[in-house]
Amino acid sequence: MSNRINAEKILKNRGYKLTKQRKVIIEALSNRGGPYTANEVFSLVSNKYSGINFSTIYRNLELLVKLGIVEKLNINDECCHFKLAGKNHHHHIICNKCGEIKEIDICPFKEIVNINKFKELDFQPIEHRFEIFGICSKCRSKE
Amino acid sequence: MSNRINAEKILKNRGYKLTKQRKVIIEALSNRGGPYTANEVFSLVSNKYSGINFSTIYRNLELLVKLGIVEKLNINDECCHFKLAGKNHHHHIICNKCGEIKEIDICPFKEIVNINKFKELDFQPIEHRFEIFGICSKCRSKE
DNA sequence: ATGGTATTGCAAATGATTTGCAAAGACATT
DNA sequence: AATGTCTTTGCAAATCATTTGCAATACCAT
Ligand SMILES: [Mn+2]
Ligand SMILES: [Mn+2]
Ligand SMILES: [Zn+2]
Ligand SMILES: [Zn+2]
Repeated sequence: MSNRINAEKILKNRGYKLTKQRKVIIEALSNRGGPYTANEVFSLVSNKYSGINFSTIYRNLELLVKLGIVEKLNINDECCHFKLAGKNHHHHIICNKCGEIKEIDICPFKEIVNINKFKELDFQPIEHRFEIFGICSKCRSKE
Repeated sequence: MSNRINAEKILKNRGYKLTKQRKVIIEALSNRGGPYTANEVFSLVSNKYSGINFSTIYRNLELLVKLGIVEKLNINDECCHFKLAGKNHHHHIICNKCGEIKEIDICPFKEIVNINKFKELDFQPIEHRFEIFGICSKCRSKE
């Protein structure tokens, strides 16, 4: 089942209406890699549905996050990024030159939890984030 | 040498003036754990120097970050947190209940870099972030 | 096709952070 | 200690991302 169909099914199952706006937002995110800022989502979506409003974009991105369809990233202190939620747990590498944000399926978490130093904290972990900033291979080869 | 004295020395060495405002900001951050939002820094500082302006707080926090004296954290999408820069590399655990942000000196980075899967990315790392969200021991014992 | 409810568009509010500018302050020099 | 220069501050307004109230509209079950 495609990401798009799956997302639409979740909306319906949970009693949300399948509006044209929601469809184009989901379509935009499904077709492309992302992540995108709300601004970028607005631009992408405006191609298919000119006249859509920014608050609709925001309201629906947050809804999709709540439903687990979309992932919200805090990469920097400017604004959030949104992308279709990956099926599997992952982290990100972010290029300081071109800004590209890419998934990596390497996760250090399991090992950390088993370290005694961590156990001593008596901290009950719920989520974690791990991001690496640097220069991507494309940008390196340009230099 | 105390954190405060050290920070003041760096300012002077780099040709920045040691204003009363800078002194109280540095003092506020040096005496307490942090991290603090700009708002919180403003409150702390206002005790010692009522009449200080928000833009002064922001301008100086950014200056101190630039000089490496202060560390700026992007914990959530609301606002940034600032704290005196630790001498050693570290990461954070953040309590979802009480909001406390605590340093941990556990870092998974060295191991990650040596994994073949990472090497294949051909990505040149510069910085990284690792944060664990959950429930701290204090909050757990309250339940 | 109709009606009830969720959703949208719009415009205004919010909250964090930034900026231009004139006045005040720091500090090297006399 | 007084002077002059260059920084820095306070203030008020701007900016930018995001949120919100409300009346008009669009879904979709019936
Ligand atoms: Mn790149
Ligand atoms: Mn806690
Ligand atoms: Zn992980
Ligand atoms: Zn590390």
